[in-house]
Amino acid sequence: MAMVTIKDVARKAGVSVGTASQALRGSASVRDTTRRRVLQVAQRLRYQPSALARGLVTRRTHTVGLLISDIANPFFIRAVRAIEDLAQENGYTVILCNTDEDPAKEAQYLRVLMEKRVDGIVLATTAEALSIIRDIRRRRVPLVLFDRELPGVAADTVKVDGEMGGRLATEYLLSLGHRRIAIIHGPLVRSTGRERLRGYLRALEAAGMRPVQEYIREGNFKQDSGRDHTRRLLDLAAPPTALFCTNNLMTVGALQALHERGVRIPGDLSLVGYDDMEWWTLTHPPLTTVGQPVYDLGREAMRLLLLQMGAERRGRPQRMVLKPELIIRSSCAPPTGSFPRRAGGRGSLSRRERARG
Amino acid sequence: MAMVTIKDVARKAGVSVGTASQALRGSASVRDTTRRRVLQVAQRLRYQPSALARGLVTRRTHTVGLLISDIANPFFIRAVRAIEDLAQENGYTVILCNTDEDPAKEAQYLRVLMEKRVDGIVLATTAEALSIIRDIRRRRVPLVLFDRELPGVAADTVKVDGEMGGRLATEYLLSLGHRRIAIIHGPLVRSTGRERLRGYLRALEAAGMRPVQEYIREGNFKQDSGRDHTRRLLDLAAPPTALFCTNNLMTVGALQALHERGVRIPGDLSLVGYDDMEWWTLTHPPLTTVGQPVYDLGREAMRLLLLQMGAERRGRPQRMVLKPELIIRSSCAPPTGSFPRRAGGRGSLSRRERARG
DNA sequence: TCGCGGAATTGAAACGTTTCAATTTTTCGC
DNA sequence: GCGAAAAATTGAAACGTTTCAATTCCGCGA
Repeated sequence: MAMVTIKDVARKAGVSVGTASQALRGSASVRDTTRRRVLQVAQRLRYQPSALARGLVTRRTHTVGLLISDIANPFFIRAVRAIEDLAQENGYTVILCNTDEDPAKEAQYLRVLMEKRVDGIVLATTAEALSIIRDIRRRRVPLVLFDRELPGVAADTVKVDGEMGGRLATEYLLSLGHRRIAIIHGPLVRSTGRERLRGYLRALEAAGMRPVQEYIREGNFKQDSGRDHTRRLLDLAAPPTALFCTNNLMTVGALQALHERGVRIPGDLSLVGYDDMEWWTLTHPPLTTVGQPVYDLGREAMRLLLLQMGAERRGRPQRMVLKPELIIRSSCAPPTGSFPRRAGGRGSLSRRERARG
Repeated sequence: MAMVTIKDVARKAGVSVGTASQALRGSASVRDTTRRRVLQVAQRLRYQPSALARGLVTRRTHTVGLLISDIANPFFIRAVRAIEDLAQENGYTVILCNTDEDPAKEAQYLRVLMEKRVDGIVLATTAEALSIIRDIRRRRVPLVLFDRELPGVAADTVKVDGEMGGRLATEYLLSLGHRRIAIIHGPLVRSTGRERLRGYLRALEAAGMRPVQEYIREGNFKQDSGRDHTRRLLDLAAPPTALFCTNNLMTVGALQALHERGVRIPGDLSLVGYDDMEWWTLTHPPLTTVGQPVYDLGREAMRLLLLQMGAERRGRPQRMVLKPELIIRSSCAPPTGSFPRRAGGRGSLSRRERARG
């Protein structure tokens, strides 16, 4: 109940508080017999040092803050896992914060983390809580921007090349012969939203095609928007023959809408998703996606943070851009030209079905 | 850089430290004009109170620890999300710890959390770190056992009825006419592993059947074991006509093995999984599973913890058991009696395929 | 036995708050 | 304008560590 303090340990061991402290933390300037005595007493009393008191004087808490938009998004999970792994290996503990893409929550959490005097922060920012972030920089609290860039703020950044991801997917669809390619992209305020769209546009341009306004839809990176936009795309007079969804949740939404309308993949429509998840080999059909090295993303972010936290003086901010890759499974095929009238027939079967037929 | 402290604020506001403190925390016994002055100075100096110093004197950190085996397991995620949500609503912050089912890691983390003086702990225990858990109880640190029971430790517990889950799945398969029903269950050291198996056995018993040893396999709740055991089950001279996998990861593994062997679901073999995930409507075929109220599970755990943290004296430990439900999709059908020789034909098509035919 | 030098130990300041008894200031009724 | 009561403010202790200058201890050579 009443916590046992180092004072109790010192008294019972017949030694001053100073010595007890040294003994407990293994300083060389304490006699061996003394150290043993102290350690033994500490153990007997089940002494648990107070990290609060220690942090107060050492100015280190061995705690880092991690702010992401939503831990329930499978994309972030592996990154969180990587960050936690690396933190643990280095004696750090992680405070987890879901911002839900809400700038107010983000600012609020950042404030709390500052008050708790965390040693560093990994942040997937909404890009709309600038003032407090500037404050963090001013106070020289180690900070790594994760997954998303923040123009105007000089800080270590780890991200995946979104433009390349957009290009990869679009070029692939073009190479299959598609000309009516729709995209559901993310919010333009996020660098991820902007970049993937840019990649799509660049690829079209390189192919000498001009973008069609009604094939370009801004989603919000959540499942519903994937479903809604897909429905609307299908309702078009000239629906697309291929669809590119730029994050995992919107891809799930799109799949739902396609299933619900009985659209055959890739027979009627080719689909490229984003973010690889192992269960996407189990969907019907197995999905072709742009895969991001998520675990590495988290790992690198934490590595950079550890570097910052360890360094006396800070160097110039690093910027690290990882490469996505196209993972080809069976959700894409050349356009048949017969959609939206149902053509049926062999051409509309996925690889798996064909193997069985 | 040099942190601005309450002393600085007090000085600049021309007031004592005591008054500054009261003003900042909105005590009623400080004059309005004074309060405003202090607040204004604090804002101008960007004063950030130290949660460390405060925690030291108030003996409250507004931080809770959350220990689970693996955040990358989709089962836990929604629960984590619920816990974080509720924590945030109540002004608490969450420290996340992955134990990887490793008792040593669990003990280590619990020790760190105690040192950080967290106000409470939510724990999905490996059930093998007893001594430190006893210690936590002795120190009266609020604790809620989550998902798994711990015999011999009196603490609030929130879990799902595993036996009922086991029964539900097995009875359903029996009702379809299956007699050769295999189960891949979890480690018997975990209450979850034990209970689901018990449900399976009870259901068989109630149907007047005796368990067949080679249909009962102990997995480790990870994907690989699901795959390996499924392969071995398929290699049996008399393979089962139905398979019950008792967690999500092992179910994914089983699906992989079944796909790889070209086994048709539910034509050749009926499959019941565990834990509902929305993307299981997108698998081929959509999966019948035992769904657990995961979000509620987390929510209730955190609710109980908040109660404990708020209460002056503790009552007797609560035990809360939530109910699972069987979610019927299209991965089960009556046995055809023709497996392992491939029969093919209409009977082997899933609902979706049939709708298209 | 003395004195010396290094090793070990001590004691107190510092970290940044809150809390509360004691003190000072203000208000109010007369 | 006085005195008492109420309101506001002050100042210091307390929280539990680490750190470091100052002090004490110890063994050893002379």
